[in-house]
Amino acid sequence: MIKPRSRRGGGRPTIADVARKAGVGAITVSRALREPERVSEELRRQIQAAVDELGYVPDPNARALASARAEVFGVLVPSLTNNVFAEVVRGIYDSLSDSPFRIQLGNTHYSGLEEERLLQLFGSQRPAALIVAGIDQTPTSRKLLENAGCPVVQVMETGPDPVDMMVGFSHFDGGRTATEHLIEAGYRRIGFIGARMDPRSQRRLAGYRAAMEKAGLFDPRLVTTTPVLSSVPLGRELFRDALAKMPTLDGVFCNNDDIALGVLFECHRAAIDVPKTIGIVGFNDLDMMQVAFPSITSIRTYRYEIGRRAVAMALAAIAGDRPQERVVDLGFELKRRESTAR
Amino acid sequence: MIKPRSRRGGGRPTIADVARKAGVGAITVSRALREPERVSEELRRQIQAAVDELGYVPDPNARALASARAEVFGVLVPSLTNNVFAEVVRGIYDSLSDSPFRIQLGNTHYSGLEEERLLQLFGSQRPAALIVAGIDQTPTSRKLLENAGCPVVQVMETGPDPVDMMVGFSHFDGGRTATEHLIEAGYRRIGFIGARMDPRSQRRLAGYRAAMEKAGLFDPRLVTTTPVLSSVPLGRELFRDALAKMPTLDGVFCNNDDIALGVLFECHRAAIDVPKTIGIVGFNDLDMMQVAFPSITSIRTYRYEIGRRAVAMALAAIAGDRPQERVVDLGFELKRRESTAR
DNA sequence: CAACGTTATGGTAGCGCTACCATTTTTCTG
DNA sequence: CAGAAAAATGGTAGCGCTACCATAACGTTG
Repeated sequence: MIKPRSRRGGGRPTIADVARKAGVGAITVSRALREPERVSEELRRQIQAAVDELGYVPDPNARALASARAEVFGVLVPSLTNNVFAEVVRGIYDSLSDSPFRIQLGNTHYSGLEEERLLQLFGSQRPAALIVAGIDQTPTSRKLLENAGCPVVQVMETGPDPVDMMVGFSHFDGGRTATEHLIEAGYRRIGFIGARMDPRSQRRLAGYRAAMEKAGLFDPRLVTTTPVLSSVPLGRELFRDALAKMPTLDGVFCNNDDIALGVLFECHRAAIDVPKTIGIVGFNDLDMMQVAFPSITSIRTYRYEIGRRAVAMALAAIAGDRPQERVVDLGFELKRRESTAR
Repeated sequence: MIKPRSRRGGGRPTIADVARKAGVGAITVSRALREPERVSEELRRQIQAAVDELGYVPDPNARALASARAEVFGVLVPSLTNNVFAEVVRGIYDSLSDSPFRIQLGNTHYSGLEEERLLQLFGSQRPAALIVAGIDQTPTSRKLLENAGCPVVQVMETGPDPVDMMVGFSHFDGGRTATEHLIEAGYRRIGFIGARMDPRSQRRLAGYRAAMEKAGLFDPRLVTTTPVLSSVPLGRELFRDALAKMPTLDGVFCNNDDIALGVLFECHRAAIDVPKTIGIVGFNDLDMMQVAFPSITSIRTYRYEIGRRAVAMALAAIAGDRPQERVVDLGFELKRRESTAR
């Protein structure tokens, strides 16, 4: 005695229901949905009609189980609220919104351990691709990525040794360019102010240092950093610390735009003239930089584009034609503004 | 002739492998993992040992298929980059990071149609709960939510008619409070400046209008809005428009803090004294408001807490004890600062 | 100590879909 | 137009897990 309808399923239509209604086999329905070109025009129409009428939506779980491959992109970022990563994530979402792929987003909180845990978890879902922020994975994470059995894109940075593919730019060069600009503009006692010194920030600092040393201007007391999460108020505080430590400061390269904005506000408050007394350069070029008063020089980065490109590369790899160049450098651009126009 | 190992699976260990190694039945392993208290201490230990040794990770797809219920929270927000929603999402992620639940995040781009499409998609995964931003779903979306067969939490706002549960605050009251504060501070020609006039913004505007009308100060020419996405540069432009339209303006209630910041910068640029000539109030109280110069009065909202609370309520409902109060109002707080200290 | 819960474990039968292969139909050769 | 290749369709057998029920091993009770 067989019950006609499953006791467990919520009564939603299955592929078998569609097949019955369309008068074809279940496999043909499956094919019509996934590779329509392999099914005759006529059947395709019949099947589509049955799908529409029943309101059939394939169960992604069953699909993943049967095909040993989920239509999921795993995405790992260190922060959800940092505008920079939010932009990357937005690029990824926009690029994938018309595809069958879902997105599994993980927040590592800048922690290598968290990253390992999430990678382990994501791996269990056999994702179609993995996109991870940064290039400094722990050895464990790196192994996990190498054995993921799917395309992997490391984003935000470029480096010499991709797990698979990379899209980003050189933070070292960014930091150096920003600092050189300050030097060229005539600033000499140029400080570095940075919060949340993740590997990318470290490389910007290294770029700053390289430029300063080359010009014979480097002094370790010019560097002010903290592991605390970056924010505008923190930028203000760090600037005050920097100024207390080094009252002759005449410029700052800020690790990011939040910090730069905090510095600008403190200058207003303390009646420090920008750019005459202090020059300010930010990093990322959030849109508020160009309307700030004075407008703030910053290193423009292409976060949204990084997300889009990462998806494009992963999609190409899934489709079988891995891009020629596995490391894509999207570069950056120095936006000169009033804050350094001495 | 049976092949000992599946030809399809990637050779990852399955529950059967664990069961064999631990010398128990597969079901017992399944139980030991999901409801450990129903398995004897001894077996539990053996099973855990086998799990660790094999590096077994349960396949969430198989699990979802077999139990007709995925351990997934569906989360729908209108924007990924708007700091406000990013904070809510962060609260959700943080609350769920130690649970077995995954998160399926969808970006509706402020579009009802997109929301319907995503709800349809998410529904096909039989999520454990749904969290959606806003209370103005289309009839179709509302029906989808009602038939989702899982707890539903509408967040960001409160209203009279929850699909299931709600966590948020009253945007109308927020708008009214902000405006009343300006009036009390002595401002009279108070403008409203808003971008991306989604339903929440509309209600803030309604609150503004109510306060203005009550004081006999309302004038439609004081209202400047645009459907364009909000940003700091846009705030600047809208303020210029508003001022051109109404040169006697002496205060502005900004729909959000980005706009307020744009207004502040324009005031600096045009040498308009804040708060003497113009008073400014923002909405949301991003952390930069308190360090801006002058610091900006804003309506503090509890975005992160909304995310946490929504998850807590959903989790309670899943566990069987639906909270008594299905609509939770987390309120807001007016933060008085220099920008309105006339 | 028989009769009855109660608790711990296991077996069977799917969940809804697709990989793999078999079969049928159509289209192309020479 | 026979014969072969190609295209279109279908059947079977799982994917890895858990719901459901059955069974076994324990107490409890009168």
